[in-house]
Amino acid sequence: MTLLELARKEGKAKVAIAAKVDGDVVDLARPVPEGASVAWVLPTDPDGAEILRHSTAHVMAAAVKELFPEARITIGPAIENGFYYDFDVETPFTPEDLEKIEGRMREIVKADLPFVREEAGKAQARTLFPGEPYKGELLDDIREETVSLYRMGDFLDLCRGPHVPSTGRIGAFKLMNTAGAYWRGDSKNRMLTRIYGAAFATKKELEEHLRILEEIKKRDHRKLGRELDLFSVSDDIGPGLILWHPKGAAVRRIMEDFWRDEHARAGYDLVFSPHIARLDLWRVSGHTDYYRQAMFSPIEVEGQEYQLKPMNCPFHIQIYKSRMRSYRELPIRYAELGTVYRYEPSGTLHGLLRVRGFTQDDAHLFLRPDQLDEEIFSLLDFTLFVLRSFGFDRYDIYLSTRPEKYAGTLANWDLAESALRKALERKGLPFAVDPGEGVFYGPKIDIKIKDMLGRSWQCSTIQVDFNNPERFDAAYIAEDGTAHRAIMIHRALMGSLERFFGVLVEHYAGAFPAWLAPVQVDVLPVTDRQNGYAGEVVEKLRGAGFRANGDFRNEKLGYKIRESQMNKVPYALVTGEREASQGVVTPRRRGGEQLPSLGVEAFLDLLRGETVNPAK
RNA sequence: GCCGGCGUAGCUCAGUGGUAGAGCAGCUGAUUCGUAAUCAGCAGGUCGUCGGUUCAAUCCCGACCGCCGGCUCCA
Repeated sequence: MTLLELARKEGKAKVAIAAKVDGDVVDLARPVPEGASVAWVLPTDPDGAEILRHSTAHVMAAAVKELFPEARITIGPAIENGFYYDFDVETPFTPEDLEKIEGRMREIVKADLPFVREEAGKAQARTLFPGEPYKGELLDDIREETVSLYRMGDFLDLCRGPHVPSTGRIGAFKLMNTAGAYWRGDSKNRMLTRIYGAAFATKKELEEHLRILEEIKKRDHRKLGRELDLFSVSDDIGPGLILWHPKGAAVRRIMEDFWRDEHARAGYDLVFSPHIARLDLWRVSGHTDYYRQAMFSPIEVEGQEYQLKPMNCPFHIQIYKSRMRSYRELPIRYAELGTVYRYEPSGTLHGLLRVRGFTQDDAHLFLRPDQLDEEIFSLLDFTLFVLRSFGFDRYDIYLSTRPEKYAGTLANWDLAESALRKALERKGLPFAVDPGEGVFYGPKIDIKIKDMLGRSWQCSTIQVDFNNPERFDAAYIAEDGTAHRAIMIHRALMGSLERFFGVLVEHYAGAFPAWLAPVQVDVLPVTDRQNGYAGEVVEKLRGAGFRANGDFRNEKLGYKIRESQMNKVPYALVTGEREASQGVVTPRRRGGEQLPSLGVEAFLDLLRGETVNPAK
């Protein structure tokens, strides 16, 4: 008996698209093994969605092969919200091609063609894909002697499966866009043409997904950055170089002030360092060996080469080394909002999230070995406090291990990795290991924040460095009177102010909480007869330390309200005839909520209550 | 950097082988008005840059610059 027959018997044949047999997800055409436990996989299950999406990818590949027989097929996996399939074609697909492909796909779905699983020996399988070199390459990498194939109409693909029983079972889908993608994700390989598609069990889910994509566009920090006049990137200045407009700068200043205050409180010493240094400094640090491709070209000055800094660490080390250090002084914590410049490939630049000049909220800690575990532990605490302050309480934590190109000894790398791991475990934070993602000088803990597109952005980073102290000979005099090498930790909590701000804009959709909002209150006189009173209110608010503006233009109240709302100002204070005569204001919250009239002092109390750091 | 798409007024976008429009924003004037747009008028663009084809290019072709979507790479 096959699973499909069993499904029919149980009345599940109409809903099940696959089955889980003893934990393995398989096609319904498979036989029911003796005594096995069987669970039905529905399109709405996570496993089911993946099968649906992958099967849709096959349908697309079949449609492409029919319409473009010269296209070479490669791979087509299910991804979040859909699928993609990569093709090798001479000329990439146009949007019109996508329409044609999608049309053909719908016909295939309507025809309800069965997916038939076949097995073949590897040698035999090779003969089944004439003119498909990529399938041959995939076969080379398969260890098993027998491979599975799926036939759907005339289309045969090498595939592990499972698939839906027939194309009629595929849900709602839509081809989204094309993109270039390297074969096997390696930039040394040929560039293929990828088609992305969205696929869901129901039309409703697909429509919801498309709606979310629209919402994401609305929250895009590049769009909001222009609309709210926060920042810009100018062609005349250069790509990846940010101009902070007054309103963006106001938010940045608040972020910086908060950062400085909290660092001073947490035992950091604030320092400043220059933007360039002799190229030799970067030779000693190892940057010229390991980081050159990310550095701007050196600048020649009086026959000497100088380098625009890609990192702040060597400067802080020089401060540390400016005199002898005793073990009693440690830990020493130098913090700086240090602006660095990195030559990022042009194709990777992205608004504020990937730029060429950015300010790190950097710090370097110099420690004795016995202080390492405790320092990392308390640093994790401090990091989470800062993130929470800005409204981020969900993040992905990664332990990034040794990359291919690295400096230092294996023993030190292992020591550092285990120190980071121990701190995470002691703190009880769930984390994933990101193999090979460490920086060249040491392993790191990365805390990534997700933006509205679901992309994960590395913001906070805590990196152990055994390399630089060695290269620069950063030492301290220990209790025994001899010099010992210090351990260094690099860390940035917001990461870069640019990126963090960009994520922040999307996180709040530009509607910053009152403590961060560039303008906290708009004071709106109803007619110019109340301009004098409104002006007094503005002065009182400013006098109390709040960021308030008066809108004295000759416009109707509705006009001013609308503008204030569109600027996402937390409060609009209506100051008309009634308010002026009673010495009160009538607040309206950004969302439209109207508050009862109250005196200015009472409103100030309300504001004060809403502008304290929520994480404290 | 690689693949593809795109580049018209400050913004969002029409448009054509015969040197360009709309809405919003801006400016001027009128309106003195209670919770998301008052009305009228005016002004604004070497159609990204450079080169080529053509009697003629914003439109066709090429190069470059930039942006967008991905890939690779990263805070």
